[in-house]
Amino acid sequence: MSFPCHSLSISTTIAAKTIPLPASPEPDPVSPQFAVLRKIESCKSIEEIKQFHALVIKLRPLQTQFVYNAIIRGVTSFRTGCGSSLEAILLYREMLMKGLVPTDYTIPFLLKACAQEFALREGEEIHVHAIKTGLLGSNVYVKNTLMRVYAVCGVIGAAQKLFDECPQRDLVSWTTLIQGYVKTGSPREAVEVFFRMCEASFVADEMTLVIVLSACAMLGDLSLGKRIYRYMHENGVKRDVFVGNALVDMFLKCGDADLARWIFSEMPMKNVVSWNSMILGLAQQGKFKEALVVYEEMQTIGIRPDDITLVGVLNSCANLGLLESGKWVHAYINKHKISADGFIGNALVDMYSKCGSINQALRVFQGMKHRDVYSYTAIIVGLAMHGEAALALEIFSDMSLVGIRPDEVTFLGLLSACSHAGLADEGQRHFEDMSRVYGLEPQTEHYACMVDLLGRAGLLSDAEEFIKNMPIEPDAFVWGALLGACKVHGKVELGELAMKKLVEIEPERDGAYILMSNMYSSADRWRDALKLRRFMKEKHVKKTPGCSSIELDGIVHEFRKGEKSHPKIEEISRFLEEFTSHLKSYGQQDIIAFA
DNA sequence: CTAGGGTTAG
Repeated sequence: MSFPCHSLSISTTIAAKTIPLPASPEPDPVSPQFAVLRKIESCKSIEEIKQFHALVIKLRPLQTQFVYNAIIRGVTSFRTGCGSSLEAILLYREMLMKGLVPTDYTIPFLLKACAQEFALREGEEIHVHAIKTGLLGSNVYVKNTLMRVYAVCGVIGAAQKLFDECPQRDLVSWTTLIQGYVKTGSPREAVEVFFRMCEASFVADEMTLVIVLSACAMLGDLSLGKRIYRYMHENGVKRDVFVGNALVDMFLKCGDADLARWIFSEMPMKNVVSWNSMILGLAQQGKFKEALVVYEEMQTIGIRPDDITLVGVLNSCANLGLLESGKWVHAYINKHKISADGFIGNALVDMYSKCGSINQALRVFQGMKHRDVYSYTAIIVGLAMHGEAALALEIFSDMSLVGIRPDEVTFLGLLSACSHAGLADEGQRHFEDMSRVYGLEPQTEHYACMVDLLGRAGLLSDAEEFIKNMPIEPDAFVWGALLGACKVHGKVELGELAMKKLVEIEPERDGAYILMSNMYSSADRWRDALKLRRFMKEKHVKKTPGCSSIELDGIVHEFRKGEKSHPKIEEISRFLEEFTSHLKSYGQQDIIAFA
């Protein structure tokens, strides 16, 4: 969005000198001005407002502060989208040109529009006017709306300063500051401000609590969340639908799905956000099946899902591999003329690629009009999963052509694409570019991916050296990648080192032991393999059975390691054996590429 | 006639 007019031209209007506010007479209830005021207030569209504006320009007696306030209010309340700050400011400028002075009502209207559109520069200019007219010091509405502009624009220091200098703070001032910290990604500070508010003997209302609860959700701090929940009971805060939704969201994000579900079920009023909070929250907790059950319930009751609901449903389908259900959602989207773009488009791309339909994923991606970093990342990760490294790399280079900056996750996809395709040099180059060109700090996942890449290419000593030179502490993923590479290339000694490190980090997991004992077996070191298995038994290392699932004609088939409950398990096992021996005949390298 | 509220992906 761009503003053709950025400046209020302060110097040419009123800012050059401090303006004493003239006492303006209240409009006479029988004057034409009064009648026009009522009419402007009853306008139902921006077009009607504009007609009155035209009238005001023509008729001098209508050019008063009150009339301009009403017009500005109308413009800012009808134009919820873009452009309201510009339009409001143009009206404000016109008002100043006519020699009129803003009132304590004018400034909040203007600032609200600025806050809605994150128009920081315009807000700053109005800030100057608020000082010059003396309104900032005398009116708490002016101060609170100004604080809000700074808060939503991320200038939390300015908001805090205004707050500190404010002699007559009210609950809205506190709430605005708390929200400022939440919006700038500092939930910890937000909660601290809330407790200071309590010390200052203010009692939170529903609006404050919704924000505080969202801070708890961001922190994922369950005991804090429960503490706030108790505070609500102690202070008799009403539980309206907003508070209920915030509670559901908070408890889910803090990992207490049961409490969230209970609150959800007890809510006397629910709206689509309530359902979305449940569905998305459950999905976020990895409870995808539960999320879909809630969605089914929502459908049964007849609540119409919105695009956010569908994102949650698609995400659940993606993670359960439910291609048929995912396709159903896609059909629903088409049927209801929901655009397969933005959030929805990205979720569709992810669903199709996670469900194995990379061609469909590509089709959705190519059909999107607005692609962002999430869209590109989703398709690159998908292509990487499907071994389509060349296309992943091509789409990555498209990204910079259209000016979208990759982020950490994009690189994860890119590096894994290189890794799976055995493109060691190309992967290393991208890894270096990550910090050098894009200023992104590689995380342990990226290092793990590089170890995997080097390991698959057989460059095990390079991988070992790479780990030694890591600027951050290698974690289980890094050692796991090394161990996996050792397994593939039969490097028993290095594998033992990786296993030792893995066991140090997560002694309760069995994966490292299993991999290592398989390695011993492959190297005909049966005694070592046995020793390891015995050790596991002694230490009571819990075994997590591997599980995979696939959907076929709408039925989910689950396979757990060591379990033979599937009706066609023998047929499937026989096929897999044949398939594996077939693969082996292609030679070692091909098997590695497949692994 | 003016200010503060929840859910959004890889």
